[in-house]
Amino acid sequence: MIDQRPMPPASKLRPQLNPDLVVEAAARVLERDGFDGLTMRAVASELKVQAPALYWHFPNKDALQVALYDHLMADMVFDLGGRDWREDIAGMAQQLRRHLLKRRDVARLLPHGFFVGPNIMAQAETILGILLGAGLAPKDAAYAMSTGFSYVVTWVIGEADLIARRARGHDGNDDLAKAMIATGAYPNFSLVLSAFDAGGDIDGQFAFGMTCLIAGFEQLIPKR
Amino acid sequence: MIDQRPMPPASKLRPQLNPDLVVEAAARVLERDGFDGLTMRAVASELKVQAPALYWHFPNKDALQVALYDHLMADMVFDLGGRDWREDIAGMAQQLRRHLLKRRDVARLLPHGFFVGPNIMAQAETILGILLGAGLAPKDAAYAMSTGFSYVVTWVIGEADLIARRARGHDGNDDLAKAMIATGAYPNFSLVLSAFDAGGDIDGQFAFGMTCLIAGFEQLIPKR
DNA sequence: CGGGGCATTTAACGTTGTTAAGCTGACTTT
DNA sequence: AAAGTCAGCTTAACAACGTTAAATGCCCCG
Repeated sequence: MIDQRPMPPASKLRPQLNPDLVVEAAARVLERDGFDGLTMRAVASELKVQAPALYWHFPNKDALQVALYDHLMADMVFDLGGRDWREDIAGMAQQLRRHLLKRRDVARLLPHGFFVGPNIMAQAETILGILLGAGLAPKDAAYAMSTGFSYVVTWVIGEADLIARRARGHDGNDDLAKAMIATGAYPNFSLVLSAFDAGGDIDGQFAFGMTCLIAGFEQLIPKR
Repeated sequence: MIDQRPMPPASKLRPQLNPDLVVEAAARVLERDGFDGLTMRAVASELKVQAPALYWHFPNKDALQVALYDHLMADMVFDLGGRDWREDIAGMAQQLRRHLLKRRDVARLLPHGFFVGPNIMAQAETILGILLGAGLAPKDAAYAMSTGFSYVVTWVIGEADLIARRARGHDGNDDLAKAMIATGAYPNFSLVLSAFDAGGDIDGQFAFGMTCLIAGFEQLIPKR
């Protein structure tokens, strides 16, 4: 939508590249090869094109990643009940988590803070609407949103890493942890760890954190 | 302490390298050149040594980064009041934030989830002790700790990025954001943004999120 | 039919993490 | 004391990365 390049003069037959095609190819590469496989050369090869061709459409790889993230948020539409704002926020967080987990390594596209894209802005707009509607002051709503957003993203990175780690068996990190615990110097840690031998409830853990946050948000609503 | 390499047989005069020296050199490089400047060659050069020499002491760069992160946590001792567990947790979060911000780019050393090192374990042990003492069940304490930890780390990455962005003036991201808001399609967003023109309180925002989390933790304590 | 310029290719540069192989000098052994 | 071992480093090199410069093809307009 926002493309200030001089409009290609209605070229007709040549199967040209354009930013959207590049982004879609990048999405396929990310899904197939993961974040570490997302190289300019791989994306170019997906389009049967040489790598430097991409630099005609994007100034650098960072810009492509930003566009890619925004693209991957395109089909993420929040499905809200609208009865209670707490349920809505919790539901959105859950949907965002699911969405980020469904597609491979999406969360790793977000290295630094917040950036701007049409789909991201639309999501932010929805979330802010709910929080403002709940009675939060504008500033608090902004804090709440970025806090919640960070929580979900960080969570998903960790969860995806956990899944990947389990998929390929041992890690070496586990062994080191066990060795250190065996020294007996960390009683609290080993107590906590043994509580997980019954099996951890990862959905519950995520929901837990989100519930914590929402409880905190609620306290900010001025008493009427 | 945990070094299972065959003990160098009390070598006397040659000024040898060892993992600790490497880690300390890496710390200096990180402080001077930032995360992006932290290359194996830079660390080696800091030690007046060639890059492959490092591979005698660390299997790869990831391992060095893990050790470096743990090293940078060495002088981080929590200073607690001990009167109220909520204050203690909030204080620790604040101290961790300050510590991560003081040294350059430390938070960016943490790409994926959690890993293990002696200093990190000691910190975890302290935190878990407080949470368990507050009455949380072991599992909840673990959830609470990892949630809080993720919050602080993510926060610091964002805050450091913000500081760096301000330091070098405009970003381009800001302009795009303003352009999108000018379309009028995002009323909530622009309302929220204008609330910040009076100046944002970044310390307050951090404390806000932490207060939210702690309020959530509190609800998990079984009523006695 | 010929020039302009968009879009892409070819070629290359500088860096990065990492590996392989060779050198050196201190220690152990005979 | 001579020979040998081996830890610990150097030199050389590889493959892959992001990115840039220059050359090339191709379509459109005059």
